[in-house]
Amino acid sequence: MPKLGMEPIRRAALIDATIAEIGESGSLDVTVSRIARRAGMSSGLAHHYFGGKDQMLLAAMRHTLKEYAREVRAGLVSVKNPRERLEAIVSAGFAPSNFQPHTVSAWLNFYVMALSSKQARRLHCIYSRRLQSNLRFALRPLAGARSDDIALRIAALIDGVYLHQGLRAGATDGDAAVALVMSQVDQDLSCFSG
Amino acid sequence: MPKLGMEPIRRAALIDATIAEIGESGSLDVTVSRIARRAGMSSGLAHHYFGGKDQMLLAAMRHTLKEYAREVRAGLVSVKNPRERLEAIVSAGFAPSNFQPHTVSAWLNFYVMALSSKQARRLHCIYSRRLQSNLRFALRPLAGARSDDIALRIAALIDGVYLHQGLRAGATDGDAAVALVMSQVDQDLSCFSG
DNA sequence: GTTTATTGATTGACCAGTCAATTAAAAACC
DNA sequence: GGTTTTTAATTGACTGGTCAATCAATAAAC
Repeated sequence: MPKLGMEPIRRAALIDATIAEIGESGSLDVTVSRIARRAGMSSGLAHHYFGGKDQMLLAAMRHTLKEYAREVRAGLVSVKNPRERLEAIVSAGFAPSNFQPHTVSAWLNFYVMALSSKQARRLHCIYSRRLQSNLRFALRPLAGARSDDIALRIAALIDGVYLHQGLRAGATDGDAAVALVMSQVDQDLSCFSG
Repeated sequence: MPKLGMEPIRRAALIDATIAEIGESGSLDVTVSRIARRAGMSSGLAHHYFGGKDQMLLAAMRHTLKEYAREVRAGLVSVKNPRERLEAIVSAGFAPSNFQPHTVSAWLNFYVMALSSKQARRLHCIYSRRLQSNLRFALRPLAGARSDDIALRIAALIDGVYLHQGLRAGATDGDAAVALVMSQVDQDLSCFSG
């Protein structure tokens, strides 16, 4: 059976299965066997490609962050002004690909993993700094010196809304989340400089 | 050795030890044995009083929420106006007793536990709704019909700031957190009704 | 003598990681 | 072109460790 070049396919399948499994169970207490079975292979193969469970979890986290970054970039290509730039940044986090209930669940678990794993913390820092920096850059032309403060608040608000949506019962509502954050952004901008 | 009336003492010691252990390890993967040893007793006794690990975790979560509620009430007794009422609500979450790094770490883990445990979800809902309702009530005289929207945003902001502080390296800074949220509150109030 | 407190050994389940064995594609060699 | 060797893919049984939960035994207080 061994077709060559399976590695990337298997890895991708395992990463997807990891996120799905975490999302479904709502915790990091997922077994390698279950992940492997969901991905259509044996547990041995999962170990073969990733070396261990921790590596799999980190790879899955890295994947969600990469997916998010991709979404941000995609949203930014067509922006025509700073306000659109802000909206693109905010929307990316609540875009369907990052905002399915099980993705949100996995994301929140990855967040908390940063408390106990050095490497997860590093990944989270990268995400956090990038969001901050994106916001600051977009705000600069609109809010000048106040950009740093506003960026800090908006970043916290984004994570807070994400958390709320992830924990409330029922489906997530990306549009409502974006609207909530953007209304705050608009107020921040109109209040002192409008 | 059996002095009578040990139950409440043991339970309290176990709850403290649970929070400490979760805070220190940064995850819910703590063993009953370690918790019991930290609390100065055998693992058997821990099971005897709580029936099982899940009950211990839930009791610890309940305890942090009760502690938080206590802090809110304590802050509210001396308020003289709505704005002070708001500040009391916001400050409670970032008061020392709720904002030691290991308490924050435990709190965040309890948050995520709500994704996988029905009972944890119930507890989180209670907290969430109470915060929301406290904020609305305090905002009503200041923001009228906009109170609901503002309360929603401020609640999300509080959780977001809490998350950020918990995940960033180094010590937590309660004063900075309160200042950040209150600056937002003041802006919300001054912007449209000032 | 009944109830409460307490221990630590034990059990039973679970699971991450290892390993030897199998299959087949590809490459090397003649 | 056919034979041999290497290499990638794959499995599932096995191991060693961990841990939650149980239990029988003990010790004091009432």
